[in-house]
Amino acid sequence: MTAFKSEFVRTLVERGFMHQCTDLDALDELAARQRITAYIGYDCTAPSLHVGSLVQIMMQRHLQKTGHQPIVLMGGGTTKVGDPSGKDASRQLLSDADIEANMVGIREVFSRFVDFGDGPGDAVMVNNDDWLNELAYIPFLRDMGRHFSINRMLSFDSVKLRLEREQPLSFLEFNYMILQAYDFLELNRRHDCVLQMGGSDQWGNIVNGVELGRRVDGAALFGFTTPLITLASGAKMGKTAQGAVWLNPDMLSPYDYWQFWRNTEDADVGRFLRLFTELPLDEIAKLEALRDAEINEAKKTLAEHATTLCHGPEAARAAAETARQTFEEGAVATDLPTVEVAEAELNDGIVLFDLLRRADLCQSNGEARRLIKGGGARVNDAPVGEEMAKVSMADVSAEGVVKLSAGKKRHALVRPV
RNA sequence: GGAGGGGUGCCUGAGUGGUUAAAAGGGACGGGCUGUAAACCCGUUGGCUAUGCCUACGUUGGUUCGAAUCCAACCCCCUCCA
Repeated sequence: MTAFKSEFVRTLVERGFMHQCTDLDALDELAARQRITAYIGYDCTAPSLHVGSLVQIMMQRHLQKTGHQPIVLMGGGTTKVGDPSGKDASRQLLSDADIEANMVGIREVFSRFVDFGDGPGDAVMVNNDDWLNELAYIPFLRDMGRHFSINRMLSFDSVKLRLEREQPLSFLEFNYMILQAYDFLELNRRHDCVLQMGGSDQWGNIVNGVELGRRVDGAALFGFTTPLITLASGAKMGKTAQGAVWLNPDMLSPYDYWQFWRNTEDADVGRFLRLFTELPLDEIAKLEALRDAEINEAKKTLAEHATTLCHGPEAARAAAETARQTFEEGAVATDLPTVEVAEAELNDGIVLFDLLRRADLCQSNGEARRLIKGGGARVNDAPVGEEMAKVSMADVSAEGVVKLSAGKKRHALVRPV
């Protein structure tokens, strides 16, 4: 491996963030010499980001920690139009207020990973709506459009694959790469930004931006992409039973976030430790070398560090403790998600499937009944196979709760009030 | 504007008058084996306090004892032509 001059590039390469780079040596050279500003664009269609963006977020964290300045670009302008690449054409357009609210949520997530501020090296968040919304079509075509050759645009994967599969590609969508390229130019002019990073699927867009900057302003810009993070089993990362793994505690509890990392596949542990924690590499190498049951220790470490980064050390410790009590002692951890139920109701007895639904372990009574029939429902860790079984005050433990389980991993408590 | 094709459950996708809550696969969930892993095997997968009832095959009407299936209008998507 080449000896890198800049801490920034070395960190990214060593930790597995690098997939492609337009000119790695020159970027390394530049980053070693001066503070650089780099941006990554994010969607703001949801009020939070999920683990799918975490690689990107970690990269910006490393950027800042190694002395450079991150720009978080929100795709407010593009979101407004509605990204046509999603298959459901009926996707509703977001209002300015929605977008604004989403940006607030995302900024909150981000502020755990990078420091925002006004000083040099402080992260800034910008919205491409600021410049895209005001574009005048004719001048834009004349100044920017001339630099894009259709022949070349057609050769980009994002376009080529669509055409080959005879799937529709709207003109709007075709223009996305131009708008994204323009973002880079604009950020270079406004913030002296010289590097755009992103997922490997963004390579085409990024390269376009780099070229546009060179052609229009003669700017030396760089592009850098991360590999697509999939699980060793080939599945896409970041989906669980409940849906996306959100980074915002309102949308996914720190306990569930911890559990997500705890359940990492063996084959992914080392890679994830490098990407999603800041443990020293030699320590990771040791953890990664663990085999069989021992690798569970590495998973706990991964969960602890990943959760600490996102939710803070307190929440990480609490999640670890809850998990330890629940899984290792089989005890009732009082920190599990809890539903309150009127004591009078419990006196009469509540049918189990109803309670499972109320505790959010199942989405409908039918699903709960199936769970019971299938043998996956437990009350205080005792399997219940009787579909019409009831839960009453007699089931309340010494701690004053009833523990419900759906399968081995999902638990909730019922507390009479 | 013209011609043709199509809209089915979480997704892909079969189904062209009745036993179709809708094949098959994927995903997801549960069980088994394990280590809260992977792989593998088995089961479940519209709702409802449920031998029944309700809702569902783009929308609204119609034909029929009976419609995802036939007819009409409308909406949307795709392909080719202009």
